[in-house]
Amino acid sequence: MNTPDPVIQAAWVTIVSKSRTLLEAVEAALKNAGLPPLAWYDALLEIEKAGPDGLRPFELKERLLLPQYGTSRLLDRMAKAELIERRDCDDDGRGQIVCISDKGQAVRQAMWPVYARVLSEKIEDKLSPEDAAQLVKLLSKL
Amino acid sequence: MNTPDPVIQAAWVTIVSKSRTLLEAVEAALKNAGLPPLAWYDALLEIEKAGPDGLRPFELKERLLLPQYGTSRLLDRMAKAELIERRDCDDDGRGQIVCISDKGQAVRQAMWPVYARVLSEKIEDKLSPEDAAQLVKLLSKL
DNA sequence: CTCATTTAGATGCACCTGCATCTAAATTGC
DNA sequence: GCAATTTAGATGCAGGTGCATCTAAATGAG
Repeated sequence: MNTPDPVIQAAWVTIVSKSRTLLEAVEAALKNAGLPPLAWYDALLEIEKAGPDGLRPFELKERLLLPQYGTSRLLDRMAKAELIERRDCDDDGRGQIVCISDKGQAVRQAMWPVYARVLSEKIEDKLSPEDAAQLVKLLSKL
Repeated sequence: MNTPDPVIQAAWVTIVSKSRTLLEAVEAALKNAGLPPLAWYDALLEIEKAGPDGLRPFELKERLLLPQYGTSRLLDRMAKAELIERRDCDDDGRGQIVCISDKGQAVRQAMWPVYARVLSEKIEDKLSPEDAAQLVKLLSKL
């Protein structure tokens, strides 16, 4: 098998290991603050952005690139924590509509400073805006 | 909370999403070929590099940055699959020595072409060596 | 030597994920 | 309109992960 060039392997290793440590830092900070995991933030943000009419689970699944069963269970957990509301969909008897609750908004807002602080410390303090732009440009080629 | 600059947020999102899709591609290719997950490759490689004298689980844990319990269970699974051998450590009655088996070497070697092909298609084909070097340089600042 | 502390590794429990499959409603083809 | 197919969403099961804790051996202080 033709082995990828060492610099390509280095790129791979670096991408994977940095993203892992960054993710762990965010998850740890959230847990430490008694807040839900990062996946909930992304979901709450999408649901909040959908506005008062909410959105369908399959739309959430597409936007977050989650598997269908993962979405179903994530919504279960968030509903149990009363961060979202699920109601039957009028247009489609199979479906439902998901909306964020007041508590859900509050929790998302509480998560942001914790989340942002990690991004600030681990990324903003280490990269100039030019570096960051360059990084996005390079990663976007993948 | 002072929100990180948008380009910093873009960098974060890009790092996380690209590493996720790359990892999923590697895992899917391995699974598709009937091979073990990526974590096993890393572990087998470290154990193989340790040579005939093997290494201690705590050393593996440090090299792979895994939690202690994760290492213990990963070794359980690999031992059950007969890819490694665990023997008691003479020097330390609490410890053990882990070595790769012939089958373990064969499996690791079978994994590499599958793994390498994904790296080749998803990274090498998309980035010049200069791009890759630049990417490593930027990510290394984090 | 003896007791307290540290270190290596295993494990019970709760929770999360992937896979396959199921139910029910919507859509399509005839 | 009706049977076949597709789509939305839920779920049983097997396995993986984090957390806390446990056992046993090594180390260290007196």
